[in-house]
Amino acid sequence: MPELPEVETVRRGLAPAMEGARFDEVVTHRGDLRWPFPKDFVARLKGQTVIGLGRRAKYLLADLSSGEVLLMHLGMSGSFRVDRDGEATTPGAFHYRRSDFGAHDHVVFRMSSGATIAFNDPRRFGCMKLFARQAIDDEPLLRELGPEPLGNAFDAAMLAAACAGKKTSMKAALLDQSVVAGLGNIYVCEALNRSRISPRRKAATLATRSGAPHERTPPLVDAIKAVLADAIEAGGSSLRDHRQTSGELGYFQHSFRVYDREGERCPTRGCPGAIKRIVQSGRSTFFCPVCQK
DNA sequence: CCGCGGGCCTGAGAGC
DNA sequence: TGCTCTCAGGCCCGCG
Repeated sequence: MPELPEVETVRRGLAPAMEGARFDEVVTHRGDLRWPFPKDFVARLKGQTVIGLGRRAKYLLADLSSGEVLLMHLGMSGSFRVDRDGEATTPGAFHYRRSDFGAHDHVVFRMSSGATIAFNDPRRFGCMKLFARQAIDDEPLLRELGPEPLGNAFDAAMLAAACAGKKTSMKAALLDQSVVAGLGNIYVCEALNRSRISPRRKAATLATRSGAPHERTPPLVDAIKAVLADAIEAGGSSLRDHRQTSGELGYFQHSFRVYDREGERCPTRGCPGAIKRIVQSGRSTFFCPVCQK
């Protein structure tokens, strides 16, 4: 479900409730999300203080006072809800009752900040994992990730080098988290339309024969950075179920140029084309066949 | 090594 | 109303 802008929105919502706060209570409502929880998952969290809450690609990373990192991923359908009221406002009065929480509230944190945080994930493609901060460079889920698209390391030279020689399409290359980390189906479609590049174009064409960036590459990099920044500013995109942790909806979905807009006019200035939907590696791609070349 | 397709899950919505 | 079918913002794994 969530891509980088939605995860960043969630991070900003969780940070005030988690940073500097201790896990007073941790409840798992079933033994697994994507994978089984380790037996000592709850014990390793309880009593720990969150030093800081960061993000890498689509992963949330909470630094704990124990020296461990709590990694959290939302998968396709995950969301967090923060409740600052209710019985959590009475210190020591927290008693977990299953009826307090909805279906698919799989993990609940009661923080010393007074906030109750529930992780909800109907499809359970999300995950949580603990590992030692010192071993973060060896963490398999993070090790192969490409650069952050909003960071300085992501530029035309880097993207051209990563795509040089790739047999696959632009669409697939940009979805590949080892090329650039954090894009998903929506923002790849949006960035390609903004930069007028066809999703079917070969990724290798972003580099010239010498390996330098093709002239189309810098505008693509700019479009990726711009669409992500715009979406973060809008609080992410709310399709179906994504909400900010406060329950508010993000509103970037109103700014989609192509995603889920099959048949509508291409928004590119002066372009007479209509948005088309095709399937690439099993996923919907929305683009304008007229202006995206 | 690379690229693709299947699989993991549940729920919403369309069509009959 | 209710059934069946398709599709969904992600990512891992096995196959060729």
